[in-house]
Amino acid sequence: MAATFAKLQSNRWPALLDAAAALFAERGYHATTIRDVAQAAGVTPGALYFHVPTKQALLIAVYAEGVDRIIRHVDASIGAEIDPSLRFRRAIKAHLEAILDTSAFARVIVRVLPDDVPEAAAELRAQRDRYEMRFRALIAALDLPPGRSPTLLRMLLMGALNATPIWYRPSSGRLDAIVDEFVASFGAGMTGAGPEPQRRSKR
Amino acid sequence: MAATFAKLQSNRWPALLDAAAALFAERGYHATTIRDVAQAAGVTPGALYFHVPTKQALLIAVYAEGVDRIIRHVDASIGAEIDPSLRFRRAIKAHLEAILDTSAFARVIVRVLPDDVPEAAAELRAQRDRYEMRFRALIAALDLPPGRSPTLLRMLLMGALNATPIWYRPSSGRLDAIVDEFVASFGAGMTGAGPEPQRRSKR
DNA sequence: GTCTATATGTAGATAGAC
DNA sequence: GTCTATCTACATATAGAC
Repeated sequence: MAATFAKLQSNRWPALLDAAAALFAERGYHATTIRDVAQAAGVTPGALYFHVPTKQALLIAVYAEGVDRIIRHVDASIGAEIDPSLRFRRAIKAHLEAILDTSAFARVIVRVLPDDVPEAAAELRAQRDRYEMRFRALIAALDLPPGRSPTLLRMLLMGALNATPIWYRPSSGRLDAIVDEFVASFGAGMTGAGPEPQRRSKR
Repeated sequence: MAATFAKLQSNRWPALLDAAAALFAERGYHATTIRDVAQAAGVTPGALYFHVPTKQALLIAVYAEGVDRIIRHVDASIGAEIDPSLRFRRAIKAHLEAILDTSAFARVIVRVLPDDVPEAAAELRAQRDRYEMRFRALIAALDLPPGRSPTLLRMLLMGALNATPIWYRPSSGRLDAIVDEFVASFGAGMTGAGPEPQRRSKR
């Protein structure tokens, strides 16, 4: 109410979150120390503890932000598309973009497994599920060949997707070639090969 | 030369290796301490350092043993089969058996990623490659549909396979159902569904 | 809101007795 | 070949000044 409330005090929380995401994604949880995070964010370890009570809470915060971001990116990429096969393809591409190209937040979700931090495992699993349920819906809308299990297909798909940061290099070729391979494996003979066929009639 | 060389002194090395494999597979590398390993093996931390100079060397030893074991299991499961599709299917099943059912050694290979231990990464990667090259050969022998990349297919397959310990529970149903799903995704419409058709004629 | 300084625990690794 | 005892470093987290 009194004098100025322009220019709130510099809030380091976003910088801390960014630094933690980058380090957790790069080295994993246990190999990253609180000191590393504080230094990368340009604060001291003591200052960090003003914003977050424990290292685990910091991981959970990064996880939650990562899930928020990848959900936003995937939803935006699907857009208003209504063809289930194309929705599926776009979601795969958006997922790969998020964990390969963009911010480190999404990579933390696939790099740090809930089992790596038993005390936070339940919370981390809940965050993951919040996202993966989107793929449950996308797959349910597909016209799968007889004998295929939607649940198993989703498990295999997520496993293959989330392993890409291990082997992918920007020099591995166009991302669309990789998306093609995913669609060939998991799309069930639908859109064939090639990216986004220029749409002609709706069926 | 002198007196007795019957009954060498009790050698704790195998016990140490077993304990390390179980703990690395269960908790990962960083969350496992030297003290944990020593205690599980029934020795003191000091004794452990008689057998292995560093924690990293212990991991490398477990890794090498794990690769030896999974290679032996997969090769034995393929046996003398000559049909490429069936060789592929048997290798997938053997791989899953090794990381889901059997000893912890194989699970360490898929749980502890080379990047988790930068100082040992090169060595760990070499061990992994020693095994994965088998799948390169198996896939090369398959009759893939046009447009599929053998290399990308292998990357996706290994990712999906190695993620199974995250979600698989013995209650998830018969292993063959999971193998079927893998073959449906990566086998390229070859053996269809169902386990090991009782062989009739060779084509 | 951020600092310096530090408490407290536990990690990896070593020394030397037996 | 295995033990006990311990060194040294560094981890997470806290206390209290500014």
